[in-house]
Amino acid sequence: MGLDDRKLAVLRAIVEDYVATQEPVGSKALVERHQLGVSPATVRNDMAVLEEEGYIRQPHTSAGRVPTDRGYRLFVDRLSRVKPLSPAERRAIERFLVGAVDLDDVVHRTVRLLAQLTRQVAVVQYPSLARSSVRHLELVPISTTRLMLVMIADTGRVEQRLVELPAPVPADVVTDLRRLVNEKLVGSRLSETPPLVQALVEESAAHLRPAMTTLSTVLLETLVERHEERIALAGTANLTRGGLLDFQGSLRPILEALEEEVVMLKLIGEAESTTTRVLIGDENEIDNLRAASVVSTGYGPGAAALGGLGVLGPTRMDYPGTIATVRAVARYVGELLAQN
Amino acid sequence: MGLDDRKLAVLRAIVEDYVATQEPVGSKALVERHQLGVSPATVRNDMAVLEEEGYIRQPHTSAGRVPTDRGYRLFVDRLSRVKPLSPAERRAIERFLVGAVDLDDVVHRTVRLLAQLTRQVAVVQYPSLARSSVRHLELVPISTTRLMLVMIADTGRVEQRLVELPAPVPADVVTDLRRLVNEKLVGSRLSETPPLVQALVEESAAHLRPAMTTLSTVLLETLVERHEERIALAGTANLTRGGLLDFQGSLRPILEALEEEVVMLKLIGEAESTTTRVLIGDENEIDNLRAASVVSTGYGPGAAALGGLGVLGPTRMDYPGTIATVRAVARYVGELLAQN
DNA sequence: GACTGGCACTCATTACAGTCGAGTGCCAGG
DNA sequence: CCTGGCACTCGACTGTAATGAGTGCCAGTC
Repeated sequence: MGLDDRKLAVLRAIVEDYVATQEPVGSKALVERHQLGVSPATVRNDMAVLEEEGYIRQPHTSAGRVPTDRGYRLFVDRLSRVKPLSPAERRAIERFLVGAVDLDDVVHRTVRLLAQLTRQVAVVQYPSLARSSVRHLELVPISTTRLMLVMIADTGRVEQRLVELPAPVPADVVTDLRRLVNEKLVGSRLSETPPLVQALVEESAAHLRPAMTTLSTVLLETLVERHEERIALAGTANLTRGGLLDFQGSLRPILEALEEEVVMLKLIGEAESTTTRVLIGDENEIDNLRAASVVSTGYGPGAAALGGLGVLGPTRMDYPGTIATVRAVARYVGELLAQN
Repeated sequence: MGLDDRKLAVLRAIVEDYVATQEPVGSKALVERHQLGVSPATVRNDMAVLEEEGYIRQPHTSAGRVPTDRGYRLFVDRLSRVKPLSPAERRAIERFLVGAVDLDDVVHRTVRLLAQLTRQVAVVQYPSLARSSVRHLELVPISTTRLMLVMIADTGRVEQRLVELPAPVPADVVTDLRRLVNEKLVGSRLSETPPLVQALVEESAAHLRPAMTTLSTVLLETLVERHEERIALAGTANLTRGGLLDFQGSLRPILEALEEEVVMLKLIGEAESTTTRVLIGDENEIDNLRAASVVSTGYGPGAAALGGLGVLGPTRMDYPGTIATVRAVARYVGELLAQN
């Protein structure tokens, strides 16, 4: 049960070496590359214990040891210090993100930056609509029975949606509708709008009623239901690094999962605060991702998260480095968004 | 030189069998599976000629033959009839596309549909801005020195961009700006706007001048420069079908190319009309895609293309089927957009 | 009691030889 | 011009042996 300090040191060394070389690590190589101060034989005994406890395993007899998911877990929880970023990395982050002109721009730059720095697949969620407030609503007539509804959120997100009206509507009615929805909704959090929208319909004058009813449906559908959460993706090519060893030979399940926005949102979008989460292999609830690890965090101005971001890679990843990078990027993005 | 009819039939049979089985096809198997009416020996002679002419090759002595890129080219140009879609496929297309509520929605549904039907990677370009006209421009004040510029095109595309003004601007100036840009620009094709924007600056009253200058810069940047072309992608997981045989073992270059919007636009976005283009392996100008084939076409109401769409897969693909599907989907999308 | 050196053992990997068979090229004959 | 026949090629597969990295265990040492 109790693992003494040396056994933990051995585990740490195994993880580090395996991550670096991608090859099972043996007792001899271990004592050579790390200053453990004991002989290979002793290390072997420690390894036997670690294996019994389920932290490492042998791919086959007469091969070195490889960390298990459980071993990685212990490693991240107790054995690794977060690596400070190199000045070069800091500079890269700043250089990459200044000059972003737009929320879209920020998100795209961020996701590419993250993929590049971690050399893994990066995922960035747009600031969640549910946690944004309405800054402005615009109604643009497309034809007499069609409006384009454009919502601008305080986070810079802009969502649009076509509204098919039940009957033709003259221009001055559109003006009235526009004024009304803005009066009632601007400034409120999107998660709190449903009752307001309801009230809007009930209080509106008779001649506005039908149009307002349709409009309210679209409003609720588009803005409140989680449906319109968005994500950006980059770095899928990084999945092919490390030959076909990672992901047990097939990228298929990973690629499938990455394409499902819903899945990805569940994975990185549930962060309520800016704490970092690490999911290792098996711990992942999504079957397709059982061979992968995910490092994610929330980002936002202050401690409350506007959205999530993270990276996905093989369980054999540089956790300290990745965690540090993900955190740093999230912090920068948070600051950037706070300026708006 | 001259390939007689039977030699062409042999080539066709080789392509069909190889596409179906993914294995080099020999003379004996060929005569068994196709009614060629001659003996294997004769087929072998024909094969020798076809090989000499560069249409097929042997992976190694004592293996069957495999089509070359040149062989596929001949096949698509002269040997294949476009397969009519099955009723099931037609139904799938309709079912998939009705109920689309929005341009975004149409594009996303289309790209997924295309990936699913062809079982390959699908790419859909949003209707090109350059070929759209301005339907409406909206200016929303974010702060005294910041405006959100929202442009709605007649194709349903909505683009937004933040404008940082050089100095604070009162609300009535914003109203004036809004009226002016709409008066001058609504209805004109985006590719023709540059001189109009220029005129806008020159003709505007002194108190509007500085704001209008900045605004015009953003307008030109966002709307006219090709930069804001967009694409949607789906079906990357299909790249992993056919083991690692296709794409000579590494998906990396393909995935890299797929992530570069610029590259993809060049590939499928150059269609000026709704004719179908087929690029086979080598013919591709993008080095990363030398191992892949691309079937693309323009879509739009009528013969002029609003944008391009297509699929990417291994050179060993079912060309007749893929071509038919791509065309059919493009036609449906064109009709759908014409309704708006 | 903890560590170490030594040793026998396991087993993936590599190399090599041999067999098998699909598929070819060529040729003589119809 | 087509066909059947035949020798040939060469990859795929099988079996055997040698190699060596790495282990587990044990007896001895501090």
